[in-house]
Formats: sequence, structure tokens, C-alpha cells
Amino acid sequence: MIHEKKRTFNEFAASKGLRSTRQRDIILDVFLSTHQHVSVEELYLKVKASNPGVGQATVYRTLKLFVEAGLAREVLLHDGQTRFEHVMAGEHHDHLVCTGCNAIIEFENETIEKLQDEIATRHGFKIRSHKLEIYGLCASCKG
Amino acid sequence: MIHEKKRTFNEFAASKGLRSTRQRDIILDVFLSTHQHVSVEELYLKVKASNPGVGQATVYRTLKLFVEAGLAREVLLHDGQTRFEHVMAGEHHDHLVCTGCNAIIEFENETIEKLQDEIATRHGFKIRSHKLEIYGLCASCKG
DNA sequence: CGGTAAAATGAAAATGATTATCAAAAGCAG
DNA sequence: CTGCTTTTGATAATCATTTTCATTTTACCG
Repeated sequence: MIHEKKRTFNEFAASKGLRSTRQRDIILDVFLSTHQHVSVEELYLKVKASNPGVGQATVYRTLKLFVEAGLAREVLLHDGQTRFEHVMAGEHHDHLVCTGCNAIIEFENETIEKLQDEIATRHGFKIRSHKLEIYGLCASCKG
Repeated sequence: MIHEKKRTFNEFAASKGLRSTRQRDIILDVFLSTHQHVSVEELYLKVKASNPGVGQATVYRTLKLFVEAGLAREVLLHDGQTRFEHVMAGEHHDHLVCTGCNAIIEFENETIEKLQDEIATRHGFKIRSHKLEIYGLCASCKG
């Protein structure tokens, strides 16, 4: 399938004069095949599984490019590792993070988004992105 | 003034069988004298200014105690340093973070809090805390 | 009051994630 | 192809945070 994110990245690369490389293709493919909050380490391991030659530094560098290109976003959880998630055009999801088992439940709420817009407007603020994380115990962990 | 947070911490210390030490008193005083999002480094420097003997590790250790005691909360911004903010009993504030000048504007919104409770309930989730950060450009920076 | 066991501290080493360096390899325009 | 520039991979460096451990403090008990 021709992923529309690949197009996005190619356009970004072209506009920045970046060269097209095998490793960037691989890393983008692997990233697109993941779901939710991949850490660099996790992604690196997945990449290495099929392409042993690729270095960790390249994965770091490439993920930063994805963020610049607008197709990934950094998520800081409390495990000391920066994670990356997919940016979905138009929609935005937030997270319920279970501090018991580290499970992450995603949700969306239109009203909250609207309220954020109002708040921003009231402060003369131009929103670029946001992050809402709710910490607590999930159904299984609260026992 | 007898800060009510000191009482909170003393109760916590007592319940945990922690000993009362000079450095914990100092660090608590300095922390209480700060506003918004102090990094460990910043707090350490402030402490060292009046009490050169206190070590950085102690500041780290003590801040974690404050979090356990419920009077501080970790805030992860994108500058690679963990920051700590005051937990205000009952109320919770969120942040508008300007990506231009790094200014932080705090706000509160009762409706958003209520919506979060609803969402959590719907997922069988027991909320312990949450974090909402809106990134963008402040009035001066969006110019 | 000492005396003592347990906890806390400070300095320094260790760790873990991320970034910088740099020589070698790869992409691209001519 | 040729030559120039970007990208890469391996490794060293960096930065925040944690551990370690010998030494100092604290709390308690007689």
C-alpha cells in the first residue's frame, strides 16, 4: 500500500534537500508498522531484526526527522525513555496511563479539545499541539 | 509562618519512620520558596547558596520524598530535566507552554477536570493525577 | 547524659539515555 | 564515471539521575 505518510515524509525530505536513503525507508516502514508509543530502543530492535546493519544513532536521527516532518510526536512518560507516537491528521488522542501495569488506554474527547481552544484564545495563545495524560490505576490494577 | 506543607511532610515522615534532618528541612524551605517548575539543578543551586554542605544526591532523594508525601509533582517538559511543582490541595492547574520563549502560563478549568473523571469512570480507571500541557505560541511570540 | 543500631548524607563512581565526532560509505548533480 | 556533500555506523562524550559506600547523624534506651 502507498502510505500517505511516506508521501508526507518524501515531501518534507525534498523541501529540506535531504537525500533518500535505504535506512530512512526501513525506519519509516518499521515505525509505520508499530502502534502506540514506541521507544527508540524498541524501534531500533525491530529495525535490527530485519536489517542488522542499521545503527542506533541513525534511528535517533531519523525519528527526529519524523517529528520535524510532522508525522510523529514525542511522548514523555515516566519511564525515562522518550517515546514516539503517530500523528494522525486532524484527530488527537490522549492517554490514560496505568501506574500499576503501565498499560496505556487512548481516548478522544471533542469537548476537552474545544475547551482547550477557548482557554488558549483567552490567553492570546496559538495552539500547536497538546498532551493530556491521566495517571492512575486501570480496572485490573485497582483490584 | 507555619507552612501547612511542613506539617504534611512531618506527618508523612512520621508515618514512614523517617528521621528528621537538617537538610530535609532546608530543602523543603527552599522548595516552598520557589514558584513553578523547579528543576533539581536549580533547587540544588539555591540550597547550596545558603548551605554549601548539602549534596546534590540528597536533593534528588528529598524531592522524591516530597512527591511521595504528596506535596510535589513531577513535570516532564521537553528540556531533558525533570521538574517539580507544588501540589495545591484540591486544585489542579495545567499549563500553556510557549515553544517560542518557553514561558509557562498556568490555568485551571473545572469542566475539563469533570470530563476527565467521566472518561476515567467509563474506562474503569481510578485517577490519581493528570497532566495537561498545551504547546504553542504565546501572545508575544506569535506576533 | 553517653552508647549504639539504623538511617541519612556527601562524594564519587556507575548507569542509562541521548548526542556529538569522525572516518568511511552512499547519493546525486554534472 | 567524478567529485562533492550528505548520511551512516561505531564509538566516545555528555547529561541527568541513581547507586555505592564510608562517614556522620539521629532516635532511642538504659
